Amino acid sequence: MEKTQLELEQVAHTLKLLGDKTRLTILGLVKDGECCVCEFVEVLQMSQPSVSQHLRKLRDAGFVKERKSGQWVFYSLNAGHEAFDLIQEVLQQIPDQKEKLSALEKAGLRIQCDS
Amino acid sequence: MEKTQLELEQVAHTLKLLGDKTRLTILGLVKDGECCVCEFVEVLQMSQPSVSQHLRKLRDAGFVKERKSGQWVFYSLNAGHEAFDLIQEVLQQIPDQKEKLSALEKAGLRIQCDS
DNA sequence: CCATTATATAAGTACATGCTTATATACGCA
DNA sequence: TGCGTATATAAGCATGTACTTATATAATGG
Repeated sequence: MEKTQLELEQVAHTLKLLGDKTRLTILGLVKDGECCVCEFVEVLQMSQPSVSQHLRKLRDAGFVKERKSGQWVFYSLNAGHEAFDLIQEVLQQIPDQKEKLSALEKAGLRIQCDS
Repeated sequence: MEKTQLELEQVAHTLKLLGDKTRLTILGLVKDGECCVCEFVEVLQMSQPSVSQHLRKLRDAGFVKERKSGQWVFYSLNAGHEAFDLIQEVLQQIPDQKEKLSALEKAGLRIQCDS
C-alpha cells in the first residue's frame, strides 16, 4: 500500500475541514468504530441540527460513510478516501475521544440509541 | 524526542491555519530552508499585502520565525513549536514547493533579493 | 536628507462559516 | 393511520476570513 501524493489543494481542503473542534471530535469518535448521531449530540453537547450540519460536511467530503439502521444513522471513517492516511495521521495526534462516550455512560447519562 | 500529545483544540487551531492553499504553500517553501518575503510574492503570484497578512498569521501562531537582514525579512519553520511534528507530517503529504522557485529562476524571472 | 525598495499595517468589502429556530422526512409502533 | 423519535434540511443572522487599496515603517544608497 503506497501512499500516493495528494494535490496541495486537496490537502488544504482536507485540513480546512479537519480544522474545527467539533468535526475533529466527531472523527476522533469514529476512529475505532461507528457512532450513532445521537451519540455525537450527547458527547458534543450541541444542538442536533448543528451536529447534523457538521456530519454533512464530513460526508460530502467523503471522510465518513453512513449506515442507516432503523431510525438511526451510524457514521464511520471511510477508509477508501484518498486522504485517509492524512486523516489518520492527524487523528493520531489528538487525545482519545472514546473516553468521553464511556464517561457519559458511567455518569448514568446513557445514550438512547441501542447501537 | 518523544511526541507529546497535543490538546484537541490546539490541533484544530493548527489545522485551521494549515487549511489554506496560500499558507500551505508558504510552509512548503520554507520546509527545507528560509525564504524571503519577495520570493513568496513571486511564487504565489499574489499582492504583497495579502502575502504579508498570511505570514503574520503563521508568525502569530509561532509556526514560522523571522530573521531580518537589511531590508529583507526571511522566514523559516520554527522547529521549537509544540505542533512542529504535526506540521511536518502534513508538509510531507504535499508536493514539493521548492520546484516552483527554481522554475521561476529558470524562466529568467529572477528573484530580486540576494538571499 | 531624499528617493527607492521591502515589508507591515489599516480600513473597507465580499463572501464563507457556524450557529439558531423552524420545519421536513423517514422510520417504528400502537 | 396517526404519533413519537431520529435525523436532515432550510432560512436567517452574527461573526470570521481573505482579499483589495491606501498608507506607514524601515533600511539602503545617492
